[in-house]
Amino acid sequence: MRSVGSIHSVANRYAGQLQLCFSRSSISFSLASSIHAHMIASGFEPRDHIRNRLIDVYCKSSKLAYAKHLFDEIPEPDIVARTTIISAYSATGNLKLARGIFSKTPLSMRDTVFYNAMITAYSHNDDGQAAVELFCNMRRNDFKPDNFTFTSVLGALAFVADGEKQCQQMHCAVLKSGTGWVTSVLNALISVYINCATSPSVSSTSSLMGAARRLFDEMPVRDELSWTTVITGYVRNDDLDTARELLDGMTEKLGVAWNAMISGYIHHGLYQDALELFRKMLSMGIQLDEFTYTSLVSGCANAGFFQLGKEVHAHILRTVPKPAPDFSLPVNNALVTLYCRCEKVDKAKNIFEKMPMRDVVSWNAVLSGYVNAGKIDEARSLFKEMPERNALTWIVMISGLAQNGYGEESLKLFNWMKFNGFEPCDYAFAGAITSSGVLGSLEQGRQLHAQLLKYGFESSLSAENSLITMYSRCGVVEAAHRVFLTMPYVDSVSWNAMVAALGQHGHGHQAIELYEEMLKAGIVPDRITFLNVLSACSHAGLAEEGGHYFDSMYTFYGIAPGEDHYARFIDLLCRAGKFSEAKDVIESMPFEPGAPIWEALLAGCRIHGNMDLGIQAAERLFEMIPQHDGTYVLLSNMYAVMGRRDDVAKVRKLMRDRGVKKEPGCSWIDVENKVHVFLVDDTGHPEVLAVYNYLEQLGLEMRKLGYVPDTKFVLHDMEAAQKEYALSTHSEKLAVAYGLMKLPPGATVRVFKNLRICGDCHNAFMFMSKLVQREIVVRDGKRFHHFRDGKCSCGGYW
DNA sequence: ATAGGGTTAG
Repeated sequence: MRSVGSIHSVANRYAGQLQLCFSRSSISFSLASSIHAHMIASGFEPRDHIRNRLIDVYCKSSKLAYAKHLFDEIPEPDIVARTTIISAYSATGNLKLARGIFSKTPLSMRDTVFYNAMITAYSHNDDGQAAVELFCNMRRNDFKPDNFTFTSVLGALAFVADGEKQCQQMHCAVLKSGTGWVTSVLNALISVYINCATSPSVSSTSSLMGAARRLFDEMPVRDELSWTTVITGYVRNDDLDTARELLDGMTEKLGVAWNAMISGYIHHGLYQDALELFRKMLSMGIQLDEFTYTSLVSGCANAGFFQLGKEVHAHILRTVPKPAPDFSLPVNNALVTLYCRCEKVDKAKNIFEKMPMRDVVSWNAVLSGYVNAGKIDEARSLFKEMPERNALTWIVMISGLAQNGYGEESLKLFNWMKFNGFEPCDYAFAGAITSSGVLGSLEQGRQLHAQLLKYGFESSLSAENSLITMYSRCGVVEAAHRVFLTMPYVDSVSWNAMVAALGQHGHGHQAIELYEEMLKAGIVPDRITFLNVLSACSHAGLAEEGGHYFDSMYTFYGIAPGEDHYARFIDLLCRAGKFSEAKDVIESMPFEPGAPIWEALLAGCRIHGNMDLGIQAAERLFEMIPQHDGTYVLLSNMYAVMGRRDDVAKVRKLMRDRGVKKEPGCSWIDVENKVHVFLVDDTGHPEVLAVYNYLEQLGLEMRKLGYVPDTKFVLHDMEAAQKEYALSTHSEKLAVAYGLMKLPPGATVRVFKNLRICGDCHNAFMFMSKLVQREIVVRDGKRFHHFRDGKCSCGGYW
């Protein structure tokens, strides 16, 4: 039998040991549980104080089940135990359990701290109204609110609908309670005023900010938090100048406030200011931490300062010798993004694999890196591997597949996402809508549009912008225009999409007009704008205007034309038949011409029958992209037309050597007003297949050149086709035969995508020759077929 | 026993 004194000393020893669990920066669960085990083994029955301590350790090391078990065993828990368990339940999101304990606690037992814990529980679980009600209830029951009460309940006001009124009422309550001079209460009050001011539904932003500022200026004592609150408040309110003034007047070396300022600059695209501040931080000896690095690296990634980003990386590696795993997580995530952006996905993957800890953000960063690099196979397998997915994962994958041309797979994934219980957000819709456009499926697009409205996303920029492009791709430029005109907000992406839509449908002049209107609206054109403007000029045959806009790119807007801009400019010149100018431009380019340049040149040559230059371009293409099957076929066909049999043989041999498969399909060349069509495959049902492929090929060619196939006309047989032909306008007749002749300005582009041929391919080509009113020469195997004016004559052998 | 600030993926 132990004496009372010895039990006390044992209890004190346990209390001391439990204190050790808190002594390090982290809570030691293992130490606590071994102390607990020792108590049980030695038959020690812990009294309230020791047990509460143990519950606290278990809560803080997020072992909720242990804490709950221990608590439930107490016959009559004291108020301290109840308070502890309530905050544990609150921290783990178990609001119901917390409320259960609270309501079972008699009024006579409660104290202010107990109420505070429950108010915090409501506040942390986004139930601001309940927090405020409990606060009122507490005062009705004559409990005196203290500074903790006010900081908690003020924090909860962020979730209250009518925050503005409530925060003025709470301000009065603070003044009455006599806590109006306490720094922490004032901080919370300032924070609430700023929160209210920043909320979009509030009209009196400046007066609320004024109230916050007055409180700050009149504070008896300002701590770190006061500075941070007020500086971040101005940053969040987009008043960077005032924030900076305060920062410059701050005597404390407070990294948090500097970090907030840097991230503010970065979010507003003021990268130079962010850098200047970073340098000042270094020179003033302010401690840089993971937040600084994360903001900086991500800023460099967004601004395209890749070299600088890498220098920051080197700086981190030098100065942070052994970062804790969770310290480096956000920094590493930002680094992964940086390397993805500068097209070093492999390097990014490398960092990702070496990371001591990863989260969804890390996985999503690599995933989007792969998607943006067009590495869809890698993206697919990464997506399968992912241990956790969130809404963004689906968005990245859905829109990534859409942008890389995998329309069907993207739509499947969109449905699969919904099936997995993820509510589609506007970005997911944007991806799915893009897919419908890629597939040219107007029906699908319309359905998604209707669903989008049902979900209430009609003012979402990303979704509405995707609708413009979708309708345009499906050939209904009018619908695209309607979307553009009815959008509540537009941005440069909307303008760009609409300019592109008009341009792609041959409304070149209107596209240019819209571009001019965009400039008047104060939107600064970007590199995408110029791609669209150049295409529009090209399709409308506006060679001179195109030249003017091309020049203005650098001289007025300081945007150096990239290879894609040059390619479109070359395309523009070649379509206008200005081959010598095109050659001059190619020679004056600041870089070596790549495949896109030769492709543009070749396309122009095919239209104008400029065989010499065309073959030169095809030869260069052939050297550059030998993996591209179409180039072999095209080049050998061009040699064939020119009668260069030796060269044909050479290319054929190369094809055999490299094992190039002859895919079903065909190519065409326009020489001296005769269109030469080459059918590559004659297996299966040769004729029907060949013609069907021909139409498919036409669709592909069209896309390549920036035109958009339309599925508006679905013809099921020749009779219907003939009827449709008879009813078509002149420009439509010409457009049907796109690719077989130069597209006249203003023509609408249409392809009979689902044309089914009843009969043989001869009928189809006869039909086409009538449409284009030119001779079509078809080489099928070794035989030539000449189609002219709806009649056919079979030619000699190859 | 209870409260309050800055960072990352599209």
